Amino acid sequence: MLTLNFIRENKDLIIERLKVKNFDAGQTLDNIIELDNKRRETQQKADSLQAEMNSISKEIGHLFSQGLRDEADAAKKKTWEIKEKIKKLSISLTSIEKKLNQELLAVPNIPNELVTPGRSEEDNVKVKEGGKLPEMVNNPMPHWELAKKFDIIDFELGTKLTGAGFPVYKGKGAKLQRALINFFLDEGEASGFSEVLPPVIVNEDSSFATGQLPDKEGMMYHVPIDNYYLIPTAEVPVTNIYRNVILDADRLPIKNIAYTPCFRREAGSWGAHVRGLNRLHQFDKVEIVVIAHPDKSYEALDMMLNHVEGLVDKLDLPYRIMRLCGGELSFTSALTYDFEVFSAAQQQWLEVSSVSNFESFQSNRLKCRFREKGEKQNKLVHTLNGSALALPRIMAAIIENNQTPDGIKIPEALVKYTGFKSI
RNA sequence: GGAGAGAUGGGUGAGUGGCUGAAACCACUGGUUUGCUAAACCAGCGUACUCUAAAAAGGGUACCGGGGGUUCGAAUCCCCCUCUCUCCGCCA
Repeated sequence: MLTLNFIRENKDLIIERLKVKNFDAGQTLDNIIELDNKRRETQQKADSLQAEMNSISKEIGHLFSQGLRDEADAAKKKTWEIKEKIKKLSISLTSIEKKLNQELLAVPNIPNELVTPGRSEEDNVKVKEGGKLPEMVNNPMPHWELAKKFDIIDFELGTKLTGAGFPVYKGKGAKLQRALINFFLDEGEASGFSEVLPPVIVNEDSSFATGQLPDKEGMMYHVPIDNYYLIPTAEVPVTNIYRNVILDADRLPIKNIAYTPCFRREAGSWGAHVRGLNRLHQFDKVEIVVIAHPDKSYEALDMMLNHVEGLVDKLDLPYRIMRLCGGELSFTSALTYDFEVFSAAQQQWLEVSSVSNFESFQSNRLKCRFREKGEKQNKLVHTLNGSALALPRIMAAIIENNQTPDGIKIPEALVKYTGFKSI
């Protein structure tokens, strides 16, 4: 969420910038400022009464120690009324703060200047295209047919074990999956990311801090008996490492990489266009997370884009990089680039990575700050994250684009990980 | 799962109702001393909200795992929860 100070000082700017996200913030910001004024007023009153209470209490202590019981009892009587007032004020303060917080949570992050207005996918801006479209065999098969033909992914078996969207990878398919994970992690390490292997189930606090709760509750699997949530992305546990933490400035940027399975309920988003690996309830992903100095976060974003581009490049996949328009940009993001690879048999672009700078929007909620040498005030860090990469669609593209009359050719860069050159 | 012990500032750790936002030590930062290093000595050293000033400085309030309660007053007493440690049970 945006900070109160920023909202107080930049109301008009925020309203203007949020138009790009098709969000009308006027009313909400007015409410926020009004509630904040009330909050300050109420708190001031309560604080000064409390100060009075504290000094009377001290006095009573002294009176008692001098054995002046009657005077002490008289002083006690004085406190009753003040106490009552404080109680009332603190009740209303709590309710003001609750409302204020709700309003604050309703304001999206303001988009970076590069973000253009727009409503849908068509309005995204292509900033780069790379790789070569593959030469296809006649009548290319989509990956779900190839998966069946070579018995490397079994969707029906997954349905038996769990349900739709939980495929079973078999034989060389399983090995290819494992190869991709290791490839992505090794490449990340080479780019200076340090690996973490976090839990894939998190508590409520973590889900709130990265913003999955309360608004996106339906997207996560919930374990009611312990009130835990299955992570929809490694962003949740990895970013939460830095919840409530004050970092020394010289530790920045922090670059983490993590492989985890991801779990998404995807309620209501099923349809004919999501066959095969295109959308799953459980999938593997390697995620990169960067905690950056505010002045350097766009540098970090570029670094992440370069890293992801290197991955699709090495896998010989045709790709394009899209800058999301205002309407497509997520609630928390200031700037997002999507990587899409072309899936030759399906004749469509598949999103395989989304790299975003959240600036201080996420860190404010997360309370992740840093201390600059010589400065007193702690400041919020900038957080960024991106997939590097999400496995299923990469797998789909590799399988489809590299199909030959005899089988499926494994990209050169992966061979040392798979141990075989074709399926 | 059962029984017991515990949770205090960056760390160790004192503190069982007012003189404690919190001793002491260590770490850290600045200074003095010094040819350099080390040592010694002095000083500083939490977070959030808020007020005055709006740079610097100062004041108020809250925070001793989390939440609630008793009291004029709670780190300290009571209740609930969470976590850690030890023992027992179970187990990959």
